[in-house]
Amino acid sequence: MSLADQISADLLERLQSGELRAGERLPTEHQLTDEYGVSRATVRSALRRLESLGLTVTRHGLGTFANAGTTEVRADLRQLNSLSDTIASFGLTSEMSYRSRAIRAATAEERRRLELPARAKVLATERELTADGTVVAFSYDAIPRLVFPEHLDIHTVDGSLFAVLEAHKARVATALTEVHAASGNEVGWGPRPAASNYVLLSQVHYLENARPVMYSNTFFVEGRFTFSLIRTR
Amino acid sequence: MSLADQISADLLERLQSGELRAGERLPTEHQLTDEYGVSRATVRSALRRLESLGLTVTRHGLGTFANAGTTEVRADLRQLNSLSDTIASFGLTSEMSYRSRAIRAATAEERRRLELPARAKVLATERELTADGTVVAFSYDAIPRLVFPEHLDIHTVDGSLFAVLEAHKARVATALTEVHAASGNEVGWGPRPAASNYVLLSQVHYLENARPVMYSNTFFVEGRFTFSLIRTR
DNA sequence: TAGTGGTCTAGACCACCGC
DNA sequence: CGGTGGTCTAGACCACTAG
Repeated sequence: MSLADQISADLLERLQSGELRAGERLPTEHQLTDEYGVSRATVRSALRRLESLGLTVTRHGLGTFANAGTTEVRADLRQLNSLSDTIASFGLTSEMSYRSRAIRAATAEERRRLELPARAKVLATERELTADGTVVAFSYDAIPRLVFPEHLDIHTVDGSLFAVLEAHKARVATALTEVHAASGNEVGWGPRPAASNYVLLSQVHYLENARPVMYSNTFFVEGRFTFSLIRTR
Repeated sequence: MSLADQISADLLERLQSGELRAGERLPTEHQLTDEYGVSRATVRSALRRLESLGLTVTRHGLGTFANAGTTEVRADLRQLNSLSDTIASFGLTSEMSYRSRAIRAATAEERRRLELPARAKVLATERELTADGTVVAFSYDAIPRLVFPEHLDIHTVDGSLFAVLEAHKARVATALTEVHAASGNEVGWGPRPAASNYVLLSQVHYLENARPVMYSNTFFVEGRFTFSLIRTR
């Protein structure tokens, strides 16, 4: 963990604990430089991270100010992380459980998104993410069968799919993501959350060489996550 | 325009002109340092910008590589546009109709988001966007009263609010956007679309000096729009 | 091992803001 | 005016990757 990461994590905690309240000015960059004993470049790197999360606003000549709503789980939409990392980065204890793992023929949609030929096969998984005992997301994922060696024990597929892919020398670099809204009981399985609205991220993940490697539909329970991003003209 | 901006713009041109093709490695940071006669920090700042646009991928120990297929994105969520422009970019001929315009006391939420004092007033509007005779979006917007001159005929407020703001020398530069999912009949008014799922973009718009100038909650009818973006690790 | 990017320092000067 | 963030420099050392 870099110095800048440690400092932004510490500031995040100070924001979430209420030590720094919404609208209040944070210490100046010079003060933070002294306080943490690092260079100003490092302080600025930490502050940039907070701002990209929408937790602070920095104004030239004035200072950096705490934004409201810093107690929710916020995820920078531009930043691509595994599901586990997204949740872990906010200090939540989460569990991921697989409902199914199967090797089957790719659907037409999967072939289109993953640029696969007819009759191609995929490893398809259904997963559920829980935090504090309640469901926070359902995810349906498909990975081309040929990413894996001939003999694959699908029961070794567990935990983060990003990690599984990396174990097979396939590192996810980018994703093309579509944002949708969904609701109803067709989403997920088992005991559903009372509020049945979902933010659906439909994503095609690519390797560094721009080859598609995973197609995911992840349904995030509305209210448990706040996806944010900064848009510019 | 900062040095880093000039360099990233120049590299962008080299990427788009085909001088640097998809998959190819860009010059090393050290080479770019010499080439442009700037420090490595400045070069890295320029490269970070390209990467955040999804145009390049930088790999530790290897180099920076041009990405492929980055021109196909339909509607980049990172790009902030007025509601009218957003809809126009989808090739829809749209109509915007105001359901209401009012000057009223700001709600607690509006005061918080817009950093307004108690008893501050806002210009509040409710708008409906239709295309081909069906509703495609509902929008609730609030602008601080003091953005406008003393005597404002609210009936002159029409069309794009971005344009209205610019007519009063307030140019929207950025927005902090939260992505949510919503559904049900509390959203909107009049004849609702049959499918009642919405992608809610909850946005605080800022001027170039980082002052908040408009708080919007826009409900996009699911299925009529596809918001997409490129995410990178 | 050589070369790459990742991080960090300790300054410097500029641009913006409120008083 | 004094204080703030915005930008930039010229180094340094570390971590990663390929051969």
